[in-house]
Amino acid sequence: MFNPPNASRFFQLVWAIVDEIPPGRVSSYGQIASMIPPSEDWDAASMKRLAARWVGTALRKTPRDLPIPWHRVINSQGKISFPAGGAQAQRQRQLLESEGVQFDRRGKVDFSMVGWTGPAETFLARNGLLPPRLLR
DNA sequence: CGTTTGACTACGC
DNA sequence: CGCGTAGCCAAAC
Repeated sequence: MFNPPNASRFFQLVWAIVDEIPPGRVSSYGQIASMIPPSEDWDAASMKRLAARWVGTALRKTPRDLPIPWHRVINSQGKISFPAGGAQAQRQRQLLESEGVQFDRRGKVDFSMVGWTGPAETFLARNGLLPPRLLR
């Protein structure tokens, strides 16, 4: 279950994780959700397919003054979750493209190319041990 | 206080 | 590959 009183804590974890995604990389709502350990407030089982939705809710409620790379989170299909063609979708796509992320004809990103592989990758990239865009 | 609405996903056609 | 739907919940109306 998802305990409302502690929603803010869940949200903060989401924001903290998203903040770790390096430029030119993307992750999905579901992936972010799976990185948050279960607790008495939310268990992986009952949130199975709903967890991702909560990650989306958390991002939607991101404070204006919290500079996290929200645009690096897309859906499991590799596509931007805002209505295609909308202002928000365009902005997100532009932000990603400015980091070198490429979209195919159908507006899809290739996770095998730019999918964030986790904290380890972030660590290596930060310490100059890994060329940001040459992994894989 | 009842309804509508999501920055989702897996699955079946 | 695209489209519809169940899942089943807190928030915003």
